[in-house]
This record gives sequence, structure tokens and C-alpha cells, in this order.
Amino acid sequence: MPTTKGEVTRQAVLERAVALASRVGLGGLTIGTLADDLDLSKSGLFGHFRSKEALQIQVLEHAAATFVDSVVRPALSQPRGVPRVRALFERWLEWTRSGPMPGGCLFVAAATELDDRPGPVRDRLQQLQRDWLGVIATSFRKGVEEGHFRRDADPDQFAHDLYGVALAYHHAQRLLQDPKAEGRARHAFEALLSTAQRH
Amino acid sequence: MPTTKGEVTRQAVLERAVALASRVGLGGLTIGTLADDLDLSKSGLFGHFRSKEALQIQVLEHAAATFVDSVVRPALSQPRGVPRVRALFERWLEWTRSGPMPGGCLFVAAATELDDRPGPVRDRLQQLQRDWLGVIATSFRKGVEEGHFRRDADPDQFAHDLYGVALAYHHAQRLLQDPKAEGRARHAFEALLSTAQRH
DNA sequence: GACAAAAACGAACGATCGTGCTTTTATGGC
DNA sequence: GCCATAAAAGCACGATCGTTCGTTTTTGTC
Repeated sequence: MPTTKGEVTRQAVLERAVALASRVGLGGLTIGTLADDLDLSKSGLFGHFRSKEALQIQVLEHAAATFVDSVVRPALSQPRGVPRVRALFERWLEWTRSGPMPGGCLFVAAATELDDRPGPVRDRLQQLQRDWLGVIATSFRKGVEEGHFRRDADPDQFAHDLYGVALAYHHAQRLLQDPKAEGRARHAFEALLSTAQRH
Repeated sequence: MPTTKGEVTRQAVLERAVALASRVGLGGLTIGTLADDLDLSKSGLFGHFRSKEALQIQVLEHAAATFVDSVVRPALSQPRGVPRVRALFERWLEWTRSGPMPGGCLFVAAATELDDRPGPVRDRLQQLQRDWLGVIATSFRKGVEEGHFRRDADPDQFAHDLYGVALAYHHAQRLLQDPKAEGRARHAFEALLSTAQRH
């Protein structure tokens, strides 16, 4: 296990950076404040990444790995069909509410921040989001094969709609501070599910 | 009509600022670049607003007024019930796609940017969003009274869900650049509508 | 057309940004 | 424990940030 000293601090930096970026965005990430938070010198921290852009990409990478560990992988160990789709949604909710990011989901913040700023960071985020939608769609498709959902249901549409439920939850929970946010999200999810199920 | 010279430039600044902020966010708004864009001096522009925060609030105010003019007011002139709700949605879509903001909906950008930054700007945005959700809920409620929707349907839940549809559209359209984004949004809207209608 | 008020300008401020250098300190294989 | 190498620090740079201040130009009223 080649865990060198540099790698340890690099991971520590990324962990802190994910939390910080969830509050101020990827663009609002600042090498100075990040270094202060970790009691490092600006140049010492900077040396681990060769540019701010490289740091941003690695922050996305780190957050994605955490997301897979705490949402995707556990849910995929659930039985196919409705239980698995439900697990994906429930863990997604939990991630949004109380993940490693005090400022709300980093991906949501990055999505609106980067959606009109071409470049490698945006490209990576785009791919990560497509992958995640793909996971949802695939899980739904398995549910169709199991007979849990209507044969003519569109898995990509379901993934799209489920994303909307999550975004509305994020919006209601964080900006509007609606105490009913979670209940509304679950209600929307159940409606989505019953529409996709046999009538 | 007390349209003084200062007011004219102030409006011009705000118009440009809304477009700029839709791309870089309210925080990314910069007095320097804004002044350059309008061939004004930094201090000359700054004089119209006493602080950047005041500028940000007035930018929100200006965008909200435009939104009311091009989305809310026209839709409210439609017949009560389904036609009005449909008009709200259609004009909302159009606003998101091709409004005065080349960088996507300013409110969506501001929502994720400010959702964890307390202060007057966030407070104002919060209120504007609540107002908008209120307009949707009220329109839906009128639809219930008209008999277009089920009596036991929850207008606030409908508004919440519709917001999710719009957010998912924004995400698919702008970040993912999904050519089917608009079709998916309409599909989701129709599903929402038919769930709310008598079966 | 004079003249007070409003608007725009120009220059400067302290701070912070990302990034490049050089130097000092810590690490880890032999 | 030596020593090449990696990690961290220190310092400085040009740029840009929001904001202030004093001056100049423009506006609108009598």
C-alpha cells in the first residue's frame, strides 16, 4: 500500500475541499482559505495540484467516489426492482440532507455554476451526472424486467423525473427551508413509482 | 414621468447585470467587468448602488419584474384551471430556455449559490421564490374549484412538484445538453396533470 | 445663459486571487 | 544514519476585487 505522506495530505485537502466547495461552489474555492483551514501554506497546498482547475476536477472525483460508496454501492446490493430503486432514492435523500457537505449537494451547486462554462471541469461533471442518471435508468430497467414496472415505461424518463424530485427537494430543503420538504419529496417519489407500476 | 438621466443608466446597468449574473452568478458579478461592458467607469457605475450587495438585490428585483411581465401576467390572463396552469408552465419553459439570460435562469443559479449564505440577498430571493410557488399553488387551487382537478389534490404539493419538473428541465437542457430535455419536461408535466385530474 | 445638483470620471487604497520561484524541512530506502 | 527526494514553507509578482475620495463634466431649472 503505497500511502506516502503526500498522498495522506492530498486526501485530507480534498476532503476539506469538498465540504468547502459545497458552500461556496467550485469557483468560490480558494487556495488561500483552504490552506488556512488545514494549517498549510498556500504554496505547500498548491504543490499537490498543479493548478486550481486540477484541484477542482479532483474535488469532483473525490465527491463522486464518496457518492458511490454511500449511495450507489449500498443500494445496488438491494434486490432488483422496486426495493433497489427505493434504496437509491432513500440514500440519495440522505446524501442530500446530511452528506459530507454542509452546504448542500456539491453536484447540484456545480451543475448550475458550470452549466455555461465550457472546459474540462464542466466536461467531467457532465459525465459524472450522465453516469448517475444511467445507474438510475438501469436499475429501473431491471425493475421492468422483474415485472415491477410497466413494460412500456421509459427508464430514461424515469431517471429524469427522479432527478427532478431530488432537485425540488434540495430547493425546498435548503433555500426555502420548508419543513415539509422531505415529506413532499417522498410523496412525489411514490407518485412517480405508482405511475410507473401496473395499474 | 420622472425619468432622469441617472435612472436611465441605472436600468441599463441592471439589464446588463441580469444577463451577466445568469452566467457567473450573483457573487461572480463584478463591478469592473460590468462597467467595462457598458463603457462606464467603475466608480461611475458604483455610484448608482451604494454597495455590491445593494446591486445584487436590485438585480434580483429587476429579474423578478421581468419574470412577472413575461410569465406570470400573461398566464394569469388565461382562463382559470387547466389552461392557466398550462400557460404558466409553457411560459416558464420559454423563460428558462430563451429568457433575457444567456446563462440559464438567474433564480436557479442564485438559489444554489445563496442557499447557505444568510443575508438580505438570500432573504429576498427566498421571498421571491415563495411568491412564485404561491402563484402556482393559487392557480392550481382555482383549477380545483373549477372541477378540473381532484378535490383532495394538494396545491402546494403540485407547486413543489412542478418546480421539480422545471429544475430537471434546466439541468437536462443546460448541463447535460440533452436534446430530449424539452420533450421530457412536457411528458413530466402531463403526467403531473393527469395525476391531479379525475381518473 | 448662469448655477446648483447630479452624474461620471480618475486615481488610489488595502485585500485577496492564482501562480512562480527559492529555500528549508521532513521523509523513507539503503 | 546517510542522502536523494519529496513535502512544505516563504516570499514575491501582477491582476483584480469592492470601496472611497476629490475632481470634472453633464444635466435640468430658473
